[in-house]
Amino acid sequence: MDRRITKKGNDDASGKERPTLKTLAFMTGLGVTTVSRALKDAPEIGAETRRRVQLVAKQIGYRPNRAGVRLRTGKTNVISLVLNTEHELMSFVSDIIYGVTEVIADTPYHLIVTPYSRSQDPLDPVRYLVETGSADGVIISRTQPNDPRARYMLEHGVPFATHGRTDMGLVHPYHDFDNYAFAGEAVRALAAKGRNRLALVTPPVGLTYFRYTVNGFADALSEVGASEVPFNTVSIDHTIEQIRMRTAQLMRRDDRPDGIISSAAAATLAVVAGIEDAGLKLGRDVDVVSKQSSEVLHLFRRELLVVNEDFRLAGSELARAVLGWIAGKEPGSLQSLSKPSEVLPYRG
Amino acid sequence: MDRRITKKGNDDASGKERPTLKTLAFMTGLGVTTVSRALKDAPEIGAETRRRVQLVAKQIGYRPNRAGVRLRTGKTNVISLVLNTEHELMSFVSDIIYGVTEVIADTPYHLIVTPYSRSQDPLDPVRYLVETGSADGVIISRTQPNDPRARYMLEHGVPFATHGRTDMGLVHPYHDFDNYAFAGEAVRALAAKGRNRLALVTPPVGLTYFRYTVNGFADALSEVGASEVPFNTVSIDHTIEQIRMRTAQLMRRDDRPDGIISSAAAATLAVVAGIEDAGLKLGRDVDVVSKQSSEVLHLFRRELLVVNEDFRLAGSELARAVLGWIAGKEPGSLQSLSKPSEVLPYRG
DNA sequence: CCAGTATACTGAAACGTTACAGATTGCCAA
DNA sequence: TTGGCAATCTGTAACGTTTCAGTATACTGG
Repeated sequence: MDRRITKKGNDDASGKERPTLKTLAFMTGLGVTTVSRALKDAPEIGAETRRRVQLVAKQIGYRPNRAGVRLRTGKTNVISLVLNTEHELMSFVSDIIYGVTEVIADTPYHLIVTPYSRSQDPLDPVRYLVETGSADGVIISRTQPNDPRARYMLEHGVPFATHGRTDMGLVHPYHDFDNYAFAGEAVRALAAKGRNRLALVTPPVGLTYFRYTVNGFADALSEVGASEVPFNTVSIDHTIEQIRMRTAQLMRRDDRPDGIISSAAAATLAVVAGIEDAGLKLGRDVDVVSKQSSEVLHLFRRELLVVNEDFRLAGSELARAVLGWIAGKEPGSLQSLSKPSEVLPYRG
Repeated sequence: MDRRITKKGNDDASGKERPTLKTLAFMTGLGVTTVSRALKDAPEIGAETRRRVQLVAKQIGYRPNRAGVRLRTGKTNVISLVLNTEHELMSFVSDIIYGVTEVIADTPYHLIVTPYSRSQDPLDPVRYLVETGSADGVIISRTQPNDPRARYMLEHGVPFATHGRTDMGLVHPYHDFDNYAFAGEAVRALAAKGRNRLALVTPPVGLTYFRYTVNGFADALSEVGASEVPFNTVSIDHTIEQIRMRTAQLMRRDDRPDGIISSAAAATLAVVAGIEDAGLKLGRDVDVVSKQSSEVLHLFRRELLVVNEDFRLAGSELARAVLGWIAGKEPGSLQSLSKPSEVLPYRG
């Protein structure tokens, strides 16, 4: 039994099977090969024939069968976005998907989402994609300095782009937000408000941008002559409750910070709750600078200072990078770094 | 250009080529047909042969080539999630994707995300999917009472599930949140706090759950003897700024509401900002009940009353529904409605 | 011992596409 | 005239899978 979804109620006049090259060949009186080549502007096809074929193809709405192409050429016309189901930020998932689809929209590419969970080796989904040849290009996030996934794909010649940089001496496309600059700007903004005992809610330990953030923080601290109040018990990967509780603990200590920098909006909500749990007031007892990817934090507490990170842009850049690599561009030329916005106070 | 690693027949088992049925046939000394049938437990294959083939297949990690299957059978092993790039909630996108992938994880299905934008007819992406046979099943959101997409897929015999119900007298799988109950509970909770002039921030006009919400609101109003303060100038589709501004306008009027019900967390942030812009205080001058899909609102303002809607569950249910339909179950048996949680106050 | 039949397996064809190796034509130089 | 060559076009095979229509063997009942 053939399970294909063809129209059952074929009342729509003119028997409308999906047109194939054969259909086109029959209609134009040409051979299948000629039609195939005409559609892709091959030089050995006469100019008039080419135009004629393309016209007819457009008229009847010919669309190449993906399975046929894929079987024959190995080209899948698929980009896969690999996501961690526990730890990715909601805003990240949503925005990056839209960023990618925006770029992909007028190409033949489809976006497939390949998830993996905490329990799994992050290399698993990548290995699956490569082994089964399921995608022409891959986008990964939560990039590590020494990232086995990047190494693996490089070894197997699969085009990919990483959200975040690596540090393995290997060159590949990436898009990254300049978290070194972010942390630095944040420190300077707090220093400008007279804050000089600063704590940092870090990105997940182990990811590359953890390092950039920490380094930017440290360098700017000594630049402005402020000191760090260590806060290593949490990162933005922790739950809201954990961050809240530990922030409260921190803020009840005598040597509490008077400035906090947070690497993600969700964590910031918890941080502020923790500050208030400890009976302190934002803007008076402590200032907080936070990254955010959508304009929510100023609605939350207008005393917050924010820096915007555009995940939609990240998605677009990553998509462009993978497509570029697939198209044969130099991987080294497909790297981009986006600068943080100013540190923004509330503007009524 | 042939992108494959080699093009020689792979009957020499030494190579690192991806194993195919031919490889398996060579290794077992059987015919390709027999191997194919053995792998799918066809009855006309001897028990021992079957076991042997399956063992070898497992050993060498055979995985059917998706393009081959798809070309031959038309089965894509793809579920497509159709999303609006402007109006979907961030939490919705993220959670529903994870819900779907959770269910799909141990099936051969892949999830592809098919976007469409404001400017496009929502039917476009669906038509594309159906015409090109790109998916075995489709999930759509932002469902309307009379939904052309549902009608179209029904006509074309394509399995799908909708997030939200329709009202066309046609039966199809869906998952919905009981917004009638939500609005009712919200009204009763506000009434219990002595609020009796209530406003509603509605879902987008035109979507089915707009009606359920409005009806639940209206019925409960007359049940508790409260009155409605019309607030038709915004819906949760409006921007944060618009909602904030119009809420402020509303709250500056003499006949302002003393209770507001909001259909989405993001809108609620704006509503609260608007309330405060008007110089009023949450919990004293006005109470707000809001739906949310993650625990953020109580961090935002502890005076808020919340009702939780689980989008991850929605994703799972929708995926289960489509897969069920594909597997031949009755569409009518694949409908589910999830009841709202209690109206929850802040619990320290 | 034979036809009949159940059991276990098999080759060939087809899905739609592209690459390869021709095939046909017309034209020009020798 | 002949051979060569450029310009166009074409048939066949192959990608990996499933289905159709078998084949070969062994076993059954009469």
